[in-house]
Amino acid sequence: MTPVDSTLPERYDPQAVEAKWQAIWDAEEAFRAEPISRDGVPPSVPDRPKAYVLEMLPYPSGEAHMGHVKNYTMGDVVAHFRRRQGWVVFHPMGYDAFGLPAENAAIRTGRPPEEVTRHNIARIREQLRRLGFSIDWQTELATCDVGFYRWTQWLFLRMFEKGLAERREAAVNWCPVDQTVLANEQVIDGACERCGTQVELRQLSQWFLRITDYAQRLLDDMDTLVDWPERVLTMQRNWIGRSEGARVTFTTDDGVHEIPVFTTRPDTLFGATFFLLAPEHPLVPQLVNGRPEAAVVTEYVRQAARADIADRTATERPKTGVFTGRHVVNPVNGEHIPVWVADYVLMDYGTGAIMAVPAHDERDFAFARAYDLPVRRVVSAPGMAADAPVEAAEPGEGTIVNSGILDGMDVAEAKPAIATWLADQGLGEATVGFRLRDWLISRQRYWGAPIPVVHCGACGVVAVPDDELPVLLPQVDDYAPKGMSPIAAAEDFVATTCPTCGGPARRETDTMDTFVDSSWYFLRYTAPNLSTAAFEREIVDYWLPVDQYIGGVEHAILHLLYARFFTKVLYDLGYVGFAEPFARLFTQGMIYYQGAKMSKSKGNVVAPDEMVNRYGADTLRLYVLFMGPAADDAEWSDHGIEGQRRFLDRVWRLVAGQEGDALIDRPTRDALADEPAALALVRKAEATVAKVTDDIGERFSFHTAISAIQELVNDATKARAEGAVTGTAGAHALRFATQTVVSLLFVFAPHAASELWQALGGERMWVAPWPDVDQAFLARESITVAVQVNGKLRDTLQVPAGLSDADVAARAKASAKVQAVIDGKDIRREIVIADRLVN
RNA sequence: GGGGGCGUGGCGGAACGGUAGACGCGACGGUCUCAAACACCGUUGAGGGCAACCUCGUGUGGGUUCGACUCCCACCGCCCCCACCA
Repeated sequence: MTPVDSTLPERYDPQAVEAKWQAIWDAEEAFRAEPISRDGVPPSVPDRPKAYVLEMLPYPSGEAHMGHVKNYTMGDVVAHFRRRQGWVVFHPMGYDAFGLPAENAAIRTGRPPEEVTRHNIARIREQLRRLGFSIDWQTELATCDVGFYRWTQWLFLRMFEKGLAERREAAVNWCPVDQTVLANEQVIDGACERCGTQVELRQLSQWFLRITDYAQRLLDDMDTLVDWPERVLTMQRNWIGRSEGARVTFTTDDGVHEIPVFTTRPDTLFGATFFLLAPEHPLVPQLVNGRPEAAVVTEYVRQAARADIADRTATERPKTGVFTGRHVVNPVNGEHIPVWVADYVLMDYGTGAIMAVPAHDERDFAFARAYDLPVRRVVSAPGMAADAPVEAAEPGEGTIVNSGILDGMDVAEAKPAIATWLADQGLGEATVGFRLRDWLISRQRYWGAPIPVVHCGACGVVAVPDDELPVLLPQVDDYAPKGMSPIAAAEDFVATTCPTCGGPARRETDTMDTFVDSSWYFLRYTAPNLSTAAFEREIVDYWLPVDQYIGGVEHAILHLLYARFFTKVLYDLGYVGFAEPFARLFTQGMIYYQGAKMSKSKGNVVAPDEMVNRYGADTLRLYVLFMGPAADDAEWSDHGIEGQRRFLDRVWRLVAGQEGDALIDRPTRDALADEPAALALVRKAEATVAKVTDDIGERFSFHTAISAIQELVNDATKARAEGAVTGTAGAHALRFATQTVVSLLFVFAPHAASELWQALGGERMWVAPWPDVDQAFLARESITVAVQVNGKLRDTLQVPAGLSDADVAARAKASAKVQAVIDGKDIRREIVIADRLVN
């Protein structure tokens, strides 16, 4: 520790102060967390509460932006706060380092992606350090580290063993210019995010993780996530999209093919007047083979395949389809209904085939109108005749009609009744459909973790044995995608031998989606350098689940759902003892500037570095949290940040003149008995501690916490300027209030507060206990009571604390202002809220 | 089409059924300065009054309550997520 020098420079110079304290924190490893398995050494588990405080790791695309600053500042406030409350805090940092942007930069500049990425990481790390975050830098990792992706591959193999990772053919997004598949999130309005080309659907063999196997549990376990924003839970529920219905099997009229459909309206089965297949449905070619309709149907299927995705899925698009010439038999009534192919039927939801009930489904109704197909009412709204014509689809409630055994039931009764009947006849069953799709993790890209399998002519797809991991990403010269991953061109890499039979084999050349990396990185932080396992059960079980996770709401679905899925798989495999990774989640709002999201292309970026240079890191940290509620979007204000710098200057001036060699204790109430101004100031300090503690710990309301500290500074400054706090007792109260300001301010502005704390005679601010509240000071002997008449404020009274309700009411009635209003009128009712008001 | 959220001064926002507008920005006035900028001090919801004070005010209209920015219903206006999901 540097020797105590309690003279404070006259002017606050953030650059000097920040450099000084950052160096001290580094030298002392101030924010190193135990227990971490750094070298496989067993940890000692402290007998204190723990807090794993985690912010979503940055994607190192270049520079840290204001969103990062806000995100990491929030996490840092929580980390400091819990640390000073005596909790064991773990606050790590890493980089989501694989992925497209680095690869694109490589293609553009000719520099290898690894080099680009390492350069960007160094840059972001420097920025994070300049902002003074209390990160345990010993656990820093990048997902592109061999020591990390080796274990990503290991996790993939565990899923492969369990059948949760599988290779199968599917329709995927394909960019014809970039010659690669794209993730859904890389398709913007049907176009490739890189080149703007309209994306096509292609049938390709791809690797999927069977997240759909976990759909129900992902839904059920949400009930335990009580500390997640309702909005995020709702989004996940909608994304998983559970719907109850029935699977019903239709049969072609020649009896050859059985075609199951999924429907949420089995009660309308008798209203099915035609049958639809998705263009990609595998039976389509067989059904039309050799028929006169074959040419037309084949052409329609080809057009559908070529149509870009945005177009094909546009709701307002007119319904189109072609008749196959074939019929299927409706199992409930034996009717033969025509089979059409229509592109509004999606292959990857349900079974890719539907029964069409035009009377009670808007889309089917539109299709029936377009092609002049029959419409039959099977649900009748109250008061409506069973044969009333259907003018528009009626998807609502009503009584079942024209439906044999179901007639007379209402919709809710008919659903289970028909399901039971179908099950008895062996024609179907009640079932549940999910909107959630399996997770396509294949990427025909270079910069990702290679999928650790080989393809053997004799043995098929074979896992790379654990002891041969990692499958290292090979060096290549050309990163441009050519329809296959660039690593396919590395013959040394591709040519290998089969681990099972020893014969010649070829390596898989797809790499993994980067969301795989971010689905488990929070586990690896607990053992960042461990070379014998991905992590150690004892350690992850100590730290996890994450106590506070913070990040952007844009990850509400994908990342958060994938990470939950991974955790459940690991739980089932016995590698971890918890089924949910993030106990408490906070999603922050975005920062806008000049009315738009900050972006380089719009040229409306406010660079964090520039703000640190101009105002200091502490000012920037204060401002990003002061802008408004942390969960809300906020507009950056060039003037607003100046206000926070003025605030720190004001705190600096408040401390100046009060330097000393030692901190002081809270004054006693007796000592302040005859000093009302001093007493009021100490009271304010206590109230501020109470509010700031609640705002940070319970409410995640940082802007009001900062406001509260500002109020205390204003009160203290004013009391001193007015000479209200003179003499021993007054000076004592002022210094106590000042000390409290610095102590609370620390979590937001750690550098300045550390410096000021030292000037006041304190030592390591970051381990100083969080101030407690002396309730005795919050209790008051005199209280301001509001007096209302008919709900309107008429007067305020000073009354002694603990005065009986009747006495308070009597005093209220005696008030001249109240008399003026109630004069001559009867008082019907008196309401007295203790210590609050009289009505 | 389905789901979720939000409407408070000139602006960001505070008030978790009990004195609406804390805190900050901006604006205005003052001090400092030859001057300006900075900084500091003060005023700042609207209308009225010389005043102390009074009246009106939380998108609109109803309701519950002694009392509603807050709870309930309807409407208007914005924002976000999902979307031919059968």
